[in-house]
Amino acid sequence: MTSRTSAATSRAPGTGDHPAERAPLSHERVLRCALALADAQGIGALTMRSLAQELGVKPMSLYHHVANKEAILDGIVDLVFAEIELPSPGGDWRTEIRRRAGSAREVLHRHPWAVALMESRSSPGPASLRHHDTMLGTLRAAGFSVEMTGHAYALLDAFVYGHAIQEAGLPFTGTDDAAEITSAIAAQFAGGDYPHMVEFATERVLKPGYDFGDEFEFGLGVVLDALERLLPDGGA
Amino acid sequence: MTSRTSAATSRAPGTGDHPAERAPLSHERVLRCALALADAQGIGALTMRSLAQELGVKPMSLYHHVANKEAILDGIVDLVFAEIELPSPGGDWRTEIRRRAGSAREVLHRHPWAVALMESRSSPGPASLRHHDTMLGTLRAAGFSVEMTGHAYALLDAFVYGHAIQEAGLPFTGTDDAAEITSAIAAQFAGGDYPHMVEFATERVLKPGYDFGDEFEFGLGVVLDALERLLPDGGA
DNA sequence: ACCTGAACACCGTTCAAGT
DNA sequence: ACCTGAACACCGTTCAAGT
Repeated sequence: MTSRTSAATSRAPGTGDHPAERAPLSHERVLRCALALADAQGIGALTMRSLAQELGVKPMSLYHHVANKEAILDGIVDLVFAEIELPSPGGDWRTEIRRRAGSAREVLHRHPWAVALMESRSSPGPASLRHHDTMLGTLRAAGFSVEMTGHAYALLDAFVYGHAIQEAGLPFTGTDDAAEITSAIAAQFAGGDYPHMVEFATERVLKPGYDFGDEFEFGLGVVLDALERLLPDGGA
Repeated sequence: MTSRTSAATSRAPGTGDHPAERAPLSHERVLRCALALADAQGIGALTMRSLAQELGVKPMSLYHHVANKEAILDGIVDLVFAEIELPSPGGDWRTEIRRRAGSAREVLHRHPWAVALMESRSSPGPASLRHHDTMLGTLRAAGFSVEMTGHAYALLDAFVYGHAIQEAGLPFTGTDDAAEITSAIAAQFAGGDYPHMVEFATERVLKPGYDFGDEFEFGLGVVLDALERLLPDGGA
């Protein structure tokens, strides 16, 4: 798509700082850089000024390629949607829906700021629309009625988004520092007002092998089983 | 609790603008006003300066009652948690968990900015801790093992939060303007790239009686049925 | 066509001063 | 103890100017 990128880089004089790249701006380059910045520094660090600096340009130049910051936020949310694997309406619906759910979880884990942002976006981009249409198509092809497709999709994505928001809110990532943080919390509340939290911390979270991520597989299984029962031949 | 409020109001000289109240500041008064401002104008309109003005005070005065803006955000999230009805560990677990889930949904609907904020908060307040402890206690009292309690709570709240984030993202509230917006969208995409979205819009959303809120009862029923099967006597 | 300097109306927060 | 004026280092965005 952006075939001029590498050629244009050569005329950057190497201005010292880390914006080594100096390709000409474009809508896509602005959005790609905004996405990378949000991932690296957090969504709060994504400002028109920091983005411009990262691109080796002055803030006002951005406005020639995007309408405003809102458009940038809409754009990177759509880039996130584009990373989620689409289900294939031809395949086994359970396999396809499971694969897509797992992919959505991975993507939202890579971009933890995205799930909170989705709530406030009201103009979905092309990747979001394609995604929703393919999901609806896959469920319809699986044999769900229009009404049941609505139930199924709402339940599935409530679970996927809800799990993502819980994971994003955890004070730790991975199993290592989980133990450290959890035992600190448990010690703080020991013998106090929150006996069930202490029990859960010591007898579950601190036991070897605990991983909140496992709740995803568990919950997804529950949801898929329930969906299967909604099919016309669900009992069989 | 705040017995001085009405007495202190009388010595306000009525400074003309709508900050008619002029009670002395307090931690609670600052947080209550912040919550009201976020509800009325959106979380983006909640600034130290707008909050101060609403309280009839200068921005810097706020720092005598809260550490900084982060502490305000932590505080109002905890106020939101405090509004959610607690389950009673003594009652029928299904009734109690259902009532609490419905209350959570109502509360998050009243404060649609809250669900996105929860993700980024890492220091839970007393109401949040009380809430989590009571939920864990209710599930344990119902007969769930420690491990199953973790599964059950994770699934339940993934669904509750996920549904809330979907509702908050809808471009309409209520059934009235839903029809208008949906038919505009459907017309825009008619005969285009998104046939399943058009089908769902015309044959489901535009039919009389459609209400996305109904998906909550549907999904909650699915989740509660699944939890019942996790109990030791779940098959019976 | 694309970029930019200067400016505007905002932010959160600190610090030294007032009562 | 509680409040505040002035200031600092930031925001997003507009506008008129440069090439």
